[in-house]
Amino acid sequence: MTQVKSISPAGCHPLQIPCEDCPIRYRAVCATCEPSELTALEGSKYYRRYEAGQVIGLAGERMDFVASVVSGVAGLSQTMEDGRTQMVGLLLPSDFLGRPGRDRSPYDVTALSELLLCCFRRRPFEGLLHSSPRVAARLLDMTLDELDAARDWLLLLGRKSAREKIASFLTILARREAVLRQSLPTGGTVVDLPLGREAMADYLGLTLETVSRQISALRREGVIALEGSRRVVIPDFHRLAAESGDDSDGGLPC
Amino acid sequence: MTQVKSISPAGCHPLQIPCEDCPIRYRAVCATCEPSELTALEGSKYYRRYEAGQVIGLAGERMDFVASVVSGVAGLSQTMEDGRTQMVGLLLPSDFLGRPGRDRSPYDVTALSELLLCCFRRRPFEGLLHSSPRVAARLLDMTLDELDAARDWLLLLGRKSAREKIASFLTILARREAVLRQSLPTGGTVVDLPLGREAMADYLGLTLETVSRQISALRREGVIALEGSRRVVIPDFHRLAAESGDDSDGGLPC
DNA sequence: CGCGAACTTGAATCTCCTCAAGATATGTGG
DNA sequence: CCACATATCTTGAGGAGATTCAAGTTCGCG
Repeated sequence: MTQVKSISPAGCHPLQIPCEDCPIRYRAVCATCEPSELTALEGSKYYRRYEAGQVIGLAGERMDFVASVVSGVAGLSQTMEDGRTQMVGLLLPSDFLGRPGRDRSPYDVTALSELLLCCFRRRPFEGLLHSSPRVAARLLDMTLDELDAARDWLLLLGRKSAREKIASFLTILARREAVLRQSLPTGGTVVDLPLGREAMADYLGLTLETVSRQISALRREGVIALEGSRRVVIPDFHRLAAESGDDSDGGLPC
Repeated sequence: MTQVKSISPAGCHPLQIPCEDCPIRYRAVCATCEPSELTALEGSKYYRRYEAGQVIGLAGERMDFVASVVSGVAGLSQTMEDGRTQMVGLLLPSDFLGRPGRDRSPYDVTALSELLLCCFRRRPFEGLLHSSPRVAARLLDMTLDELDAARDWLLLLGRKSAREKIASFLTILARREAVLRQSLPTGGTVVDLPLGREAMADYLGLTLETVSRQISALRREGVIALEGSRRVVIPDFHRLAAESGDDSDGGLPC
């Protein structure tokens, strides 16, 4: 519910950020665009803003645009008839939303925090995909990264204990935090949870009670500290990482 | 261990199938190739055969080729230090193996049955990917399909009961069987399991005992019948599908 | 200050896992 | 061709971890 307001003046007008000033200019699908391609995008892009909890699209509905997440967090989720829900994707700034070639999403798409999307109408974007191998290659690479992330998630859901799931999740958030601020996740990292307990449970394949209990347990043992229920302090990153069940340092140096 | 021998003469020589005769010609990454592109592939491709259980590559190792599965089944899996294993991908005929742009797989790759791969050396293939938007587009599409499949698997691992997991798995195999033989999966479908109980357990996030127990339970209740431990007969497809937890018919007509 | 939402904690239950034994295939050498 | 050895699969009993149901507690907002 609470999340970065960062970019873009408060209660604002049809906003239009020049691509050069865009915070995700070099990480999003447009990262490898040449000036000419960027001009094409610049002309057809438009922004949408959502509040935390707002539905962006339901499974099976038409989605007439694709988009990059500029700021905030979006979630993809699947729901069974009896109500069981599993989140199957977490879209952070620079991630791509939507599937070129299909005009309806098989998943529910929800804004998990205040969210700003940089949208492209489907047709023009698919045109660009055909005319510009550079963009197509970038999208393929991003999709392959997402596939790898989904596969890591399969291990988490299939084999990890509740405690390991929580530790893994916090570890990932801490890493991302560290990458953003260009520092190593070592002493006293602070992580703001972008999800409430229930959304975390949906993401981790747990119940919200189990999430709460495991977070409490980690706190009791001093692995983490809490400032309110949404802010986590990590005094010793390696201690937390060791609880995640992943091998050693998991990719980051140090 | 037992699996189709189908294509390619028995104890055979460095084999080379002309692309036009290839059983996966119109489903693999080369599906949309023009004659000229096909010629390029034809020249640089080569075949590799593996026996059931054989390791194709371990996590972190170099893989100097990418490939299409021609026949048989391959598995991608991740293993934790303490030995817990989760299969994160199941590659069936026409599926693509390997990641352009990365020369080492983050997963263990294993032949789950006798397996025939149509291999391309990495460099030439990446060249083709740059020079031929057609192939790049096809690969993007296949990757997006795999991502969707992985996301469906997240729901299975995160939220389904052991019984539902087994039913889901059998349902999927029955559908694939039906697609191959161009018929609807209705009465008396027969499915040969490409995986043993342990591999199924690794795929479904269960133990092999639980897999065995749930299969026995479905058999006792008449939802399925067994011919040996590897062959499953499905007298009423809808009854099985109803046990999977997925909504109604799950996409196929009828 | 008080209300509702979000979060925490407790107790009982249930599903799946672990450990252990037995049964059924599979294949090999005598 | 049979007997034995091995791998695979099945079944059982007991236990651990997560869920369910049910109160409490804290936090944020009007």
